[in-house]
This record gives sequence, structure tokens and C-alpha cells, in this order.
Amino acid sequence: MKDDRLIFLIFTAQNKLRTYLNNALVAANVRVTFVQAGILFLLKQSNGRTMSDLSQLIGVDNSTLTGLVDRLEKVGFVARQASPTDRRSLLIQVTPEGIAEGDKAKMIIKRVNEEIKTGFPPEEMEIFKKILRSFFEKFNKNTGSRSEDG
Amino acid sequence: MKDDRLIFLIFTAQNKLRTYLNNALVAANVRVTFVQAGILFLLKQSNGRTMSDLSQLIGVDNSTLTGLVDRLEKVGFVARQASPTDRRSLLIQVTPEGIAEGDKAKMIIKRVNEEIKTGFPPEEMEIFKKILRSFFEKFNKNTGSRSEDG
DNA sequence: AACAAAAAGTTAGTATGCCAAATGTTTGCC
DNA sequence: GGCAAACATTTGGCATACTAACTTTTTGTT
Repeated sequence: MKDDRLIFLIFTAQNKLRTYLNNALVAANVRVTFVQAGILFLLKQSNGRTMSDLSQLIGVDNSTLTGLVDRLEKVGFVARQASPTDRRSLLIQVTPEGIAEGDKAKMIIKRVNEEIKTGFPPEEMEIFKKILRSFFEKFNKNTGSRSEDG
Repeated sequence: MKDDRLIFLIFTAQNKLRTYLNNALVAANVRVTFVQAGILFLLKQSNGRTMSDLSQLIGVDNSTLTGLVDRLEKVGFVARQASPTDRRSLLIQVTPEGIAEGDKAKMIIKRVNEEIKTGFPPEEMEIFKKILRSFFEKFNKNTGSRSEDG
């Protein structure tokens, strides 16, 4: 009962955060979710990235990105364009509406980011981030199996 | 680019952890996911809890719990039973197989819990947990809206 | 040049998760 | 006792997210 709670704590805290954040976006009449906004930010920074680039940058599987881009495309915030150099690839273009919506989302996201930090000194936040970052080495693309039996 | 990354970091780290953990469970031939295992633990502790009790304890919406219990019931790890005192309520009973499966899951979960902590002194883990716990006050059941305009 | 292997995207299937709405039951108030 | 409000659960709709399998195209090897 003592420390089995770590994973549970992470999961539950993230659930609360996600719900709060997406509700805040809806309340501000933003028409994209947090994850979708991430795509818009990346495309504002550098338009015409490929699907694979985007999925790597936001850290999701290619197949997850397909759905994300589908939804963004349906509402006209991005468009898929054939790559002139590689016929397997698609270049994703953000539209002016997409950029505007991303900017709206950014305000809310910045605010919630600040809310996370309130009440804690910077050193503690650094530790928090350091531990989270360690997950990328520890849990990245590895089945987590030790020497599995048959 | 500096600290907009906090939320992103939390989301992505949790994704890595979840995927790693569920893959570890599959690799160990455990037939339940992490979240399902949480239900089995709670029922082993105290059998016959209601749906509402369970959803509160694991911190998900009632409607999410419906699906979780559906899946556990389908494979025979729990059973729904009518409450004798309140005809609205269902009492969820864990089966011996469910308890056994929960025990199998617990070993893996304990191991991953330890993996999270490796490399960090206890004081840092305490800070980590403290910040996560703050999410429950900050982000609990509140739309996150400030004074939204029309 | 031929052919295998790798890479880019999509699709299908499954599992969380939320919200809103619907159903049935119980409570509280008069 | 009657009726509105609250509660317990489910359903339907949507959004992530993964894995596995599939198609098309490119690369790498001989």
C-alpha cells in the first residue's frame, strides 16, 4: 500500500490535468484539443513537415497521428500535400485559420502551465522535470520484459 | 520553447510509462491491463464494492468504469451482482481467477514502480509525488475557465 | 537490373477516458 | 402520499493511443 501508488499517482494526476486543460480550451471556445494544438505549434514553427516528423516530435505512433491530422484537416486547420521528392510522404500544411486557432490555444496552455508551477520553487520543478525526463530512457521502446518464459 | 514543455512532458512521459507497463504485462502473460489490475486490487481488499465506489477510488468517470468492468466480466475475473439494499447499485465481486490475475499483475507493477525510482534519492521522489498530488486540488472538477467572455 | 529490406502512411481492432443524455431508483420535502 | 431532486448505472459519441497488418515507394545489395 505504500509505494505501489507511484504509477497510479502519475496516471491519475495526468487524467486530471488533461481533463482540466481540455475543458479550459472548450470554455475559451478553442476548437482544438491540447494534442492537436501541439501539431499546430510545430507547423507554425516550420510548415510542411511530414507525418513521420510530426509523430516523432509529438511522441505518438504514426497511426495515432493519422487520426489527429484527419480531424485537423476536416475542420480546415491543416491540409495534406504530396511530397515532391518522396511519393510515400505527405507534407502537412497549416492554414491561416489553423495558426490562429493554435495561438488561441497557446494562451490557455501557458496559463495552465503556470498553474502547475504555482506553489513550488524552481528547484523543485526542476526535479519534477528531471524525473519525468528519465522516463524517456527508462521506458522508451522496450517491452519491459526481462527474459520472458514461453 | 522554454516552459511550455511542462504539460507536454507530463503527457509524453505518461504515454511512455503506460505503453511500457502494459507491454510488460503482456510479456508476462498477464491478461489484464494496469487499470484493470487496479480494480482487482481494490476488490481483493474489499470485495463487493459498488460501481460508484470503484470509479471514485480509481479516479475515473462512472462511464469509463462501465467499460472496464465489462471487459473484466467477459473474461470471468469479476461478476456484477445486484445490491440487496439499493436496487440502483451493483456489487462487483472478484472471482478467484481475478484475484490470481491481480497477484500476477502486482509483481510486474511493483517492478516498474521500482524502476521509476532508480537513480533518484527519496527526497527527490517525495518532491515528485508532492507536485503530482497538487494536481488533485488544482485541477479537480473545475472547468478551468476564468471568466470567459461570450 | 532484380529483389529483399526498410520506410511512410493508413486501416482495423482494442483500451482508456471524457461528457451528455437516458433509465430506473431512492430521498427529501410538503 | 406525491413529486421533484438526487443518485447509480449505462449508452452513445468523440478523442487519444497502441499494436499488427497492409499498400506503396524507396533504398541497399549483389
